Amino acid sequence: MNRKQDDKFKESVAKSGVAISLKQLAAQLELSPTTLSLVLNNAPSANSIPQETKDRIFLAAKEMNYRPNYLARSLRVQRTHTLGVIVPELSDGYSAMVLNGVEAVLSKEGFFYLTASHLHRDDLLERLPQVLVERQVEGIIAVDTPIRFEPNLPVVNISGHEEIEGVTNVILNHQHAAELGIGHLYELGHRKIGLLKGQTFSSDTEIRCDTIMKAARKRNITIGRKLVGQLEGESPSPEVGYLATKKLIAAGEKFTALFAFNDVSAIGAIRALEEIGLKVPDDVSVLGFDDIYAAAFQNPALTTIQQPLFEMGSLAAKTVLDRLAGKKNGTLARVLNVEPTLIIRQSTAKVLKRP
Amino acid sequence: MNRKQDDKFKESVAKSGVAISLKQLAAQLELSPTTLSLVLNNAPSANSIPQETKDRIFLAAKEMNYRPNYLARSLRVQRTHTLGVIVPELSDGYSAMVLNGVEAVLSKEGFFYLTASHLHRDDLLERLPQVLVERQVEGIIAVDTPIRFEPNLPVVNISGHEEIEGVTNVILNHQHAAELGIGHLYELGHRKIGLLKGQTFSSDTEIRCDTIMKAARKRNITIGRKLVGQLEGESPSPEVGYLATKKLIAAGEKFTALFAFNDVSAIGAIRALEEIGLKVPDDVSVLGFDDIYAAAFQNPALTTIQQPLFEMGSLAAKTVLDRLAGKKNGTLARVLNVEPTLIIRQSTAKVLKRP
DNA sequence: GAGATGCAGTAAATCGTTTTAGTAAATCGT
DNA sequence: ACGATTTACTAAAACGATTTACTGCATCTC
Repeated sequence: MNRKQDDKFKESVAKSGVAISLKQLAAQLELSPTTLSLVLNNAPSANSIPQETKDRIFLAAKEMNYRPNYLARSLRVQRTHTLGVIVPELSDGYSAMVLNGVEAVLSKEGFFYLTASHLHRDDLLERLPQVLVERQVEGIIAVDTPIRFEPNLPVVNISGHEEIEGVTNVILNHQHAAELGIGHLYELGHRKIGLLKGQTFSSDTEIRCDTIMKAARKRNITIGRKLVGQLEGESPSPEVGYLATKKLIAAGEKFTALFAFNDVSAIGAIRALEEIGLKVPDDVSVLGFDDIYAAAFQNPALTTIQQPLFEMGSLAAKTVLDRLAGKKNGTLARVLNVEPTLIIRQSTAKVLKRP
Repeated sequence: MNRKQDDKFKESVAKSGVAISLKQLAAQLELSPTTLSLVLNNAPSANSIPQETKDRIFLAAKEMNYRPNYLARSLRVQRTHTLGVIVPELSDGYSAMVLNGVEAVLSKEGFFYLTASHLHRDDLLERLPQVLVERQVEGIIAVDTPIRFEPNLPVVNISGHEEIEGVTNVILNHQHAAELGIGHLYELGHRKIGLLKGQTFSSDTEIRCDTIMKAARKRNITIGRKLVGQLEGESPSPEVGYLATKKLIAAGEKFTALFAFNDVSAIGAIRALEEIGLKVPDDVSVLGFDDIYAAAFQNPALTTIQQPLFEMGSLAAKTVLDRLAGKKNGTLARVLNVEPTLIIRQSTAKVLKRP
């Protein structure tokens, strides 16, 4: 009878879907919460407890579908196994690839992450880190985001270029990237090269432009002011590349190749060029940057400088986790470099000798 | 002297970056934590406290950079202001757009969300909801994900088709979508229409195929077995569309138009078609589905059936929040419909009369 | 048979808040 | 001048876990 009632109670609790607490489970078993906690987390001090009791506990926990309350646990042990991830915006392809890498590492380690988009807004750049800290994240991964806060916890900035105490920057070897890109165009015979410069809010804008200029100059190519287009506006669509290229064309200086800030803008650029009757790559070669998924399946398929975005995400996540684990391996790395790869497809070709 | 020491202490605490607790702050002010809590949350019962004291508290809180510990608060008030979002995978463009909509709504309401990818793995489909619940999420938004758990909390499934007690499905008006697509192709004169069917794990696969078939039959068009290609594999790249189209072509039955499962596969399809010398849209029209960012900037720009992905995300988020707020407005909606839009671009054209 | 050791647990503090139910002193009403 | 009300606060419980420091009791050792 007692047994029957017991079972009935268990069943009703399990079915009800209401979460059961350790205390309630302990009451059911007529044991103390302490004992259950010790056993369920198999703490060393639980080895004086006979297997029979342990089994009873495990069984009951399973039957009643006991799940420890993460809030309570986290509060007590002062660990949340949660990171914060700050991105400019989600839908641009770039962030999503990076997040994918972040998640691959975190999920393996039982970590979760809270995502927040700053949309390039100053107020959010200040506030988001604060609320994430308030929510007890153990570290922050920023993607292409200026750091406007005191980093009192491990922070890794992907494509960050500010040197800040306590912040590790994951950055592409830009010099190499520029060499690959300009080198490729040079070998194809291009001497008049246009450039689409990134939006001012993008952290890679300056260095990418500078390294490209330098790589060009090394080959006696100068990219004059009239050959530099400027991406403008917040939209993550190729339209900004389209508009910038229109302006560039309007500036009047001819070019046989265009080095775009990224793939998205390269796609827009191709559209703008073809609209005025210029064929890519026959009349103008277009070189992208990033190698987002869509790049390979553009028409023409984009030649591009690949950034290992997934890797950058996973590297960032690993770095934060390592710092949390106290693995210092020497001193804290300020910069982690990743290498670009030139992916040659159909949007670049040898320059035509005009008769 | 006392004053000076005080300031020094405050300063050192603020600088140290170590979070300060309510208790410590209270000790500083020689008040009880209760008072501070009441004032800081301006509870009604705090109106007996003189403004002067309140100011002292606010000032100190600001000076010492006090931030309430969200864990502790959540534990106490039994609200986490956090949702769980389960997606198949992050990098496919589709999820990212939906997430964007989700975030737009949530951030406005002070909610955050934990993202988890199930990668179409059965074990994760079962486990992820559990760990999210363990982490005390207040609701779950699933994107194109089969529900394998008891929904003991508000669940909204985007593009879900299973009728499950307690789950609201946000679904596209597929019949309308099929009508728009087939209608468009029909008007252009197409009578031999091929179809790329989605992967079996995609929840829209069946219904999209069925409604398209039906819409076709209504116009006396039958899409025979040899005109149906099947997307295979997990990759979110256009390659699956490319491969499926290759097979479809190999099957030997001619078609003048191809209705792809989504934009990504349409992009792959175009590549496959052009590879064997068929021009899009001159020889074959290709119709996409979703209208991801890249669609407009393909070459040729994709004609596609637009799903309002951002809206679907924000609608899902709103729905969960409404359910949490107890707004029932009648009974719980099982299904929320959103409407597709036909976006005509350059990948479809009138069928050519062959001489 | 006294002390040590092992066994099978438990009580109580703790994490950092919120919230209920007060209390002591001052002021007010009559 | 006495109780009622207001003012300005506070003590303690609660949320649900973990963890430290015990407590009996039985057995073993010498």
